[in-house]
Amino acid sequence: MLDIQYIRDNPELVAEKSKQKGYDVDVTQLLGFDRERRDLQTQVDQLRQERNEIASSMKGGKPSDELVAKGREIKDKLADLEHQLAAIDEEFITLLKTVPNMPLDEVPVGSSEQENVEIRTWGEKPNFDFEPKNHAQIAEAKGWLDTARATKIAGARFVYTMGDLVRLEFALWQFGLDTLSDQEILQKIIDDNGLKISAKPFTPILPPAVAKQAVFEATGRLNRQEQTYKIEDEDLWLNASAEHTISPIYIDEIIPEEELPIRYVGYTTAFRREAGTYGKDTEGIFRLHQFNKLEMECFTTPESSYDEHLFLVAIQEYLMQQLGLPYHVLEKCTADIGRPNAKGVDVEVWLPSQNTYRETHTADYIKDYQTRAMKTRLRRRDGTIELAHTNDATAFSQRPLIGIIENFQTADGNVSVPEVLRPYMGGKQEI
RNA sequence: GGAGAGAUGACCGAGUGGUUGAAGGUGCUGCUCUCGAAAAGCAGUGUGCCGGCAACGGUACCGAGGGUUCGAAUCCCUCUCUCUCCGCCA
Repeated sequence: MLDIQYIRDNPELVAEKSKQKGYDVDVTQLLGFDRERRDLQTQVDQLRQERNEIASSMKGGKPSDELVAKGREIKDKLADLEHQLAAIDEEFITLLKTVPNMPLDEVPVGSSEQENVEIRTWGEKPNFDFEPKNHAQIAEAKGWLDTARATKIAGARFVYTMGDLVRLEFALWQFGLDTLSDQEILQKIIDDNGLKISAKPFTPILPPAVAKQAVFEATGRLNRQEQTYKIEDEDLWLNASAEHTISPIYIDEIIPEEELPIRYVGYTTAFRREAGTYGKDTEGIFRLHQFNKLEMECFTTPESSYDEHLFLVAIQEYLMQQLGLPYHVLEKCTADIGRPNAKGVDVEVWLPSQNTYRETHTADYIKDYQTRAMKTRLRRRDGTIELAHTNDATAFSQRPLIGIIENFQTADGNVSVPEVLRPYMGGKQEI
């Protein structure tokens, strides 16, 4: 959620910036609810004060008929006002939640992902002296993927992954975990990018793959029917990213400042309905209802969250560089960063078969938009309390495997294994 | 899944329906004492919301949500979670 005080102070700006992100927010109505809510709150508090004064004047004695009658009158009035307050409050919160996070001024204004801005490219696109295949062709030929049988079992957009591709996937997770646990590597990335943050390593974490609805809503990430699977007869939704079950870990908690930053690298299987993508990316493992992902999630002080975001992007690039995959980095425009984001960056890998870059990583700069709803706060050394900031970013999804297969394919239909992954592949150079 | 017990502040732990936001202890902070530390003594130490420049005032919160009552941490109902025993299971 956005800070209501900020909205009160900057109503036009909020409307304007919301529009840039593609949200039409009725700020006037929101502020109307806000005023009404506060008026009612004041009245309710005053009545409660009267009630408490009468009650405490009893001190064990029996109240007079007169006082009982007065108390009863207050009770009735109070019940009425409390109901009004609850109703207004609900409308207020519902509307407040629709207000997106404010994009930073540096975020390019745009109306679709077409207007994302390329800020860096890295690596050499491969030149093949043969006709390159796409990853699905190679993987099916190798027996690494069985889409037909998976469809029989679970339907479209599910797949059996088998053989060396499974080993390659586990190698990717292991490489990611090792890198993010290595303080020296993290320190070097921080220094190379001129960041002023701690090099505290990431703690590996395996979160639940489901969350209660209220928790999911607090993360600002529940897209309901469109994108998320609900478990029938349970108050549970399947996570569509480890971020959904890691970011709310400190819900209702106050974290001592000295414990920050808290960095997690979490692995889960993620589930997405992928509504509205029928006919897109139907081959191979590019877009599945079920996929695996290694995700970074950080809790920081407000003053260090921006550098933390840049740090996460730098880590993503480091990981891609270690694999040797050509990529570019996009600064996402206002229309593409998503409701909770103040800024967002995508890393996209070069795919020879599509002759274009495709998304492998995303990094979200959230500020306090999630923690306000989750009530995740930090306690300063002097005792003052304020909202913590969250940042999340992909470490690895399965998509870099596509990049590896396509960019490192050989004329005879094999794939050469990136050097950094070989130790996890029993030393195999080619699969 | 069946039976029983329970859920109070950072932690432990009291709490007869009416000055209980909550005793007592621990921890933490400050001060006194000390060359210093320990010990001891004194004082302070929850969070949200509303109002206020602030000091501060009001209000809510004793797992969550409803209810009874003039008045609920205390009584009733529902739910969630934890523990013990049985069953089942990787």
